Amino acid sequence: MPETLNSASLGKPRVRFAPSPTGFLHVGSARTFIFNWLYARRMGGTMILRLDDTDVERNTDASVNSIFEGLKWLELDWDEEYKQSERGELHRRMADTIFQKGLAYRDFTPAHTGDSERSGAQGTWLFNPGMRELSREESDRRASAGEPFALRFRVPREGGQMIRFTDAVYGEQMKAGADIEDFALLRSDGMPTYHLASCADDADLRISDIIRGQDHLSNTYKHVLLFEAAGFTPPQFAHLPLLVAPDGTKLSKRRHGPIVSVTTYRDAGFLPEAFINFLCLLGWSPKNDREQMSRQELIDAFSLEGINRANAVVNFKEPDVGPTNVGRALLPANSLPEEAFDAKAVWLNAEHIRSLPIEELSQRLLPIVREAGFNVAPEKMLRITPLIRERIKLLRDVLTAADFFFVDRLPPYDPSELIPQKGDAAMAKKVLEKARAVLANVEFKHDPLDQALRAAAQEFGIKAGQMFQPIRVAVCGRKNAPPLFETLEVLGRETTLARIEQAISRIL
RNA sequence: GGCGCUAUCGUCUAGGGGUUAGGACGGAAGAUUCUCAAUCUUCAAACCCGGGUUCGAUUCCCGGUAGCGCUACCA
Repeated sequence: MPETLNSASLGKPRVRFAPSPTGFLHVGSARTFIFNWLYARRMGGTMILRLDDTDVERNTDASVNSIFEGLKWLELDWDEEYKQSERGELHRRMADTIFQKGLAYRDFTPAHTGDSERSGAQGTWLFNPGMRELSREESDRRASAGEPFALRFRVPREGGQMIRFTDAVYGEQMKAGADIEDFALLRSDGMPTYHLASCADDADLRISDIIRGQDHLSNTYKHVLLFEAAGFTPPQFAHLPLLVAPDGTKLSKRRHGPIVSVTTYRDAGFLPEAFINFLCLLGWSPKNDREQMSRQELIDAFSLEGINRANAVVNFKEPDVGPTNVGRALLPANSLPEEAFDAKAVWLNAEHIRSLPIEELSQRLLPIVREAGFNVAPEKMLRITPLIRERIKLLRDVLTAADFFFVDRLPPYDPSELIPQKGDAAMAKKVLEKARAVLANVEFKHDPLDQALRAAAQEFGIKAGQMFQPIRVAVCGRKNAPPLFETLEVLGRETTLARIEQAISRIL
């Protein structure tokens, strides 16, 4: 009696994310994990992490670390974990089962090094007739003589047989067996291939739903064949549209650089929940115009029906060697400018930042500030946070938005900035001297500061803005900054007066 | 080359035999404001092409085109 994978009796789905550790965790993989995870959490199922490390040549520990690092940042968890390389016995057993049923055969053709020599005259290689028809006796004889061979699946290609399956996203799929090549199960060194290992593990782990990239859609026919040959009912499949670069090509580190690596987003100051939110909106829609969603809201809204079929562009800017922007010096050397990221990701991040409670945002900001070398007390950070919350899009923007709160002495700025609109140096000086006098006595709280400074403006017969700008530049070192009174309040009298003093001396 | 998948504003998408084809990001303009941001208002911006089917197709069917995927003893 065939074992059932998607046994309805259990009800709870079992899904897996099965990356091959041959590179860093990239955004497409992360999204695949997220969709699996969302589905598992939504349905009360089980999330499995399986490292598909059968390609010993290309696997690296660095890659495994990158995957864990990325998932850790995203605060994504899983219930079971496996390493494919430790399950070789299971894979070989499945290969043997299939071979014993006569559904696979040994191919003694030496592994090819060139690319086209085995391609048939028609262009597509499907199988080696000589090997496929080799008698079992002959095959056994050569095998026991120690001749190396690859084990190939004997794809049913006669009689116009069709292979079919239903994809939860792409619907009914079918393909003629005659169009599928006799793919390898075992390499000549005895190692299982991806197809074999993957199916053997999916069967053994009782995976109920395989949610993966659409690049596997046409591999699925092979997998269906494999499951059935081994006596299993194939699981449910759901293929995800691919994430592609603005030029339409698939994301790759070679071509597109760090922008495709998950850790780049972490280092740029994305909130994990915002990044997840962004990824979810690529190729999936809750269909109710919702955009900003929390982790829980995503879980509640997720369904396979909402998955789109067309590839989605991650609309990042190709790295260019344009002029560096202001404040860049404070950022880590290898970090990307904000404009490099998909604008929607940045916007979503800003939205998530704005909806974070001040206390929490402050806590997330503090390590970044500290790492940049500023020793700021948590209490001070808590007072600064509300002043910049609406002004930062990425967490690291705290370094450029609130820099003047952190430093003891302001870095040099252009003194002409001190001159107010429709004013001159004399006005700037007058304003600053007045401010020095007023601020020496007024209570450093919003309202008293507001009243005192406005009164001073009135006394001079100038606009409030003309009064405030010189002061703002004097204390912040630039024109664009948080509201003045709140800023002064946090900065305190001592720092404020020192900076105004400095400004006065510079304006001459 | 073969096989397959896909096609709505620049981008992410909703929709669907009859709609002013909706939302969001980004862009533009304006309002507000002590600057910047945030916020609010407004504007520009799309159904790949050609045939069918139909009273009527952006929607359904076929073809084309384009993009992508698979076509390895990679995954």
